Amino acid sequence: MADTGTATPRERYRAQIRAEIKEHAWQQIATTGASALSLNAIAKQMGMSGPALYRYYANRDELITELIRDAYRSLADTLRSTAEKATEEGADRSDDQDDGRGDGLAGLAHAVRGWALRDPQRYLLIYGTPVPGYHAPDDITAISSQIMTLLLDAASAAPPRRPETPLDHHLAAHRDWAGDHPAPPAVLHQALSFWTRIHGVLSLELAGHFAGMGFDPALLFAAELDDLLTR
Amino acid sequence: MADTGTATPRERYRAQIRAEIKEHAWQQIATTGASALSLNAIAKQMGMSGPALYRYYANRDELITELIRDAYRSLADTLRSTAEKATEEGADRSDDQDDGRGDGLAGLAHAVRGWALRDPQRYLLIYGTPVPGYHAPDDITAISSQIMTLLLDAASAAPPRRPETPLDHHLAAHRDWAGDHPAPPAVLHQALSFWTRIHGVLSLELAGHFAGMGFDPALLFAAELDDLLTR
DNA sequence: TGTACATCAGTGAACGCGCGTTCACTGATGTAC
DNA sequence: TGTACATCAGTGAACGCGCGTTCACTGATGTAC
Repeated sequence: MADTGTATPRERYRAQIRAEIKEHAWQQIATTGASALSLNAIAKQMGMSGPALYRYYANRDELITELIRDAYRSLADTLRSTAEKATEEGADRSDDQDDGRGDGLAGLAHAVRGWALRDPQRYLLIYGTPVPGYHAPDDITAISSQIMTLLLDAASAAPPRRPETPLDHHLAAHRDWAGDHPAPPAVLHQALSFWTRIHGVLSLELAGHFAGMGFDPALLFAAELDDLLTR
Repeated sequence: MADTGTATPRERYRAQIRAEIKEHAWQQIATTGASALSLNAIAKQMGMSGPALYRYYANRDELITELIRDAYRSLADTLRSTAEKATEEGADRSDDQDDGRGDGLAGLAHAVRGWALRDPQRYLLIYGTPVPGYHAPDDITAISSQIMTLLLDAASAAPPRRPETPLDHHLAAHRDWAGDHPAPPAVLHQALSFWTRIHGVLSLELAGHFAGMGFDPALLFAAELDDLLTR
């Protein structure tokens, strides 16, 4: 993705096979879950012998790490472009023909849901039950805090107007997770609430817990979002 | 647990070993996750040979099914006794020295959280990312709808007073999941919202996503609950 | 442009492992007369 | 109360499988002169 211009044919080939491996990995995760991901199975599916994959990934953990990294990056990119589109539109035309998809937290919420439904296992890989015995490297934490920053930015644009809560007090004193973001406690609170509420509906939907219930998860999602925003 | 009175010694022995197997299974799930659960490993830990377990469980799936069933049952029991304690206290003394643990949805929320924190993997087994390729039998759905009924009962005691939402309309038409519970749409809505919001905070906490963030998850949980109840 | 060499992708065999599960068997425990 | 028989718990060997990973090797691709 980055500098394909200065890449030798061999480097381009390598990058392509690495991508192909990841594609098959996602496909496998989608059907058997992340904890059952197998290098040998991927190789077989690609028509290669098992050991060949070790030219591209040192071991299974490295592949999983890259999948998780890609997932976080993809979500961060999606949210970032949604946020940018929102500010552009906000600058161009003040308020007409708003499609409800580009403004602030609401836009981010729909972007998250769309992203998650496009590939449920990708969402569950990063926000679901953690893969046992696996610990993510530091650079992944960095990307996930980029996502937090995007939430804080969006929440800052329309800070909630309500009395201070005990949690606000607490967050004023424990705001390291927000980096150097200048958001006031009420905004920190709302960003956290946004995250947990979106995740609450979405993760139950993705895990299939609404399956036999008959109602439309999209409406429940919308209701949660609306309730959250009209605080 | 049920009729130990009329059980022969052999039956009692069988029941005991079955329980012991499950104990070791939980222990193993707690460390390696549910998808890596292995009958052979359990047998080894119990000082038995692998095939011996087949006297007690027909196969791996049957063991997992019973673990899931037990988890649902345990949660249902916990919530039921919490609800009963609440109505007792409500009958005895009208409103003095309320410890905030026994009244309606708030009591249930704290009961759920306590239950989940006591054994995170047990909560995640039933509400987390589903075990790939596993499908729960019908009787488990029955227990999980008992839990839903308890939520609906508690929500009915203090129905929310607010304008009707689009979701309320939708739920009025799609209320099969509530069985024959006479709750009005607004209560159906609140029970669902209660479930998803509790799960949102709790599942992120249990999965370790608040780990490095510094704030106290209990306060976020309390804030979500308070916000939910003062609608 | 052609040749010599280095780099690298991919193979096949192999190692050790643990898995779920079946099966024939032993030995202990309970049951019937 | 004692004996004959049936039931059942647990064992050890075995099957076939797939896993992650290492290693020596082949053949193709790129590089340097």
